Amino acid sequence: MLNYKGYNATMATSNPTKVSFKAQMLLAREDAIIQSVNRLLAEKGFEAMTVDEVAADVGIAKASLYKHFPSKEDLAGAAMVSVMRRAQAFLDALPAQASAMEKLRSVVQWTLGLKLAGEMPSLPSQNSKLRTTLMGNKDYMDGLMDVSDRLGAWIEVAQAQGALNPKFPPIAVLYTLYARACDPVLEFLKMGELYSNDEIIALVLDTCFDGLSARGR
Amino acid sequence: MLNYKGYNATMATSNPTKVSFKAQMLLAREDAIIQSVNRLLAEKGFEAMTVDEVAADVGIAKASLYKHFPSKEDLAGAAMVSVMRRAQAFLDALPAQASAMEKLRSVVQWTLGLKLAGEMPSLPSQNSKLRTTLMGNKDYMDGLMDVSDRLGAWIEVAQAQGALNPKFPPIAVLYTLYARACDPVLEFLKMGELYSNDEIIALVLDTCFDGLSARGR
DNA sequence: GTCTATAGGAGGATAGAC
DNA sequence: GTCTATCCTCCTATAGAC
Repeated sequence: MLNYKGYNATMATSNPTKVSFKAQMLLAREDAIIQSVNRLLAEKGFEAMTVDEVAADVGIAKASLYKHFPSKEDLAGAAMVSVMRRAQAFLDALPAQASAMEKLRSVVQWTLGLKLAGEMPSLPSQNSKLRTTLMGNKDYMDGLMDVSDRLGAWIEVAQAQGALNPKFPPIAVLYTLYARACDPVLEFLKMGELYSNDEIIALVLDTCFDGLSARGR
Repeated sequence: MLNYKGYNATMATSNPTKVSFKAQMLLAREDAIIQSVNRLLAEKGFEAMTVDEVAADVGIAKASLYKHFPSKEDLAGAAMVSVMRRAQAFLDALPAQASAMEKLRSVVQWTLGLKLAGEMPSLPSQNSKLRTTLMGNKDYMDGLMDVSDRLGAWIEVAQAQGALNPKFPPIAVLYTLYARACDPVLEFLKMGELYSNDEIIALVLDTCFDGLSARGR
């Protein structure tokens, strides 16, 4: 099904093949833009990324970018919607027979992998203009709510099953999981070049769920 | 003992009282600058903080700022040196009879408190110009090395004593502790207004050392 | 919708008088 | 060393031709 954005009167009066082709070209280009933005956001962060860079990376003029997205903030928003969709797809694909705790671990592992692969956009939490744009982005907010609801449900189940420590409020657990997406420990360890990506993920995953203290005893 | 920066030929030929007074005024002003920078860095981060803001906050002209510090990066560097000194003072003041593990917990607790009080400057890890300036700042690097060495020693002792999980490489533990200084979980929980500062600190401290998983069994 | 060219403005840094 | 007044670069966003 076409989304509303790509459907208009002009296209409705053209022949179906041409319409589809045009629409596909449009979406393909926007996908290319989002991919570039995503990578640049992961590499340098929102402030350091310039719109000129994005245009150059995509291979189009800056003015053309602004025909697709009205502002730099909207570019970042589109990238966030993109990762949110990927997250939703990942949640959908989790094996049904897995326990709630296993699912939570898998999600964090996926997040860390995305970050190490340089595909996790990093946004400043302070920029208010960006925050406003993001809060007004329905696609993003809907995705965020959906993901939060699903993770929240698993957190409560895992606590009821005694896998997750019940002394932590579920919201604190949720935030702690989200925070792994901006954990600088990954970069620190990567810079040291002492450990492979998989080892780094295992380390961070274990410190997150098991804690630093020795267990048992 | 006067540091080199404040000692010059003009002052050597003046009378001692006047010299001391002048020098104290100078240092007092630089302290005021650093305090402002520290607060603004904690509030908005390095990129969002403008030099105009700093000047306005201190109550002096922007050009005067640049007589004290040659660049915005050096301003941030001075703020980092300041917190590093505070950290060193905190380490010095820790009770000698405390165990290595207790000391590590105390340090993280102190860090979290500083962050919640809005006194922990937050710098981007990507800005290369800032990184270069910081790496070239001897005072900062010396302080960082000293703190890292002391924490590293405690980490090894705590592992030998079975308090800290020995499966984690000490360097990974060190980074994990440092990372608490930029953990967004604190802001998330503070924004929710459900928990007091002390409760937030306790939550983050426990997730850090005990992990999310249920213990024992 | 894509381009070239440019407006408009924020912000880091400096000149030069005192 | 402090000030006022600028300079100058960089970056977001837009105008206008095709």
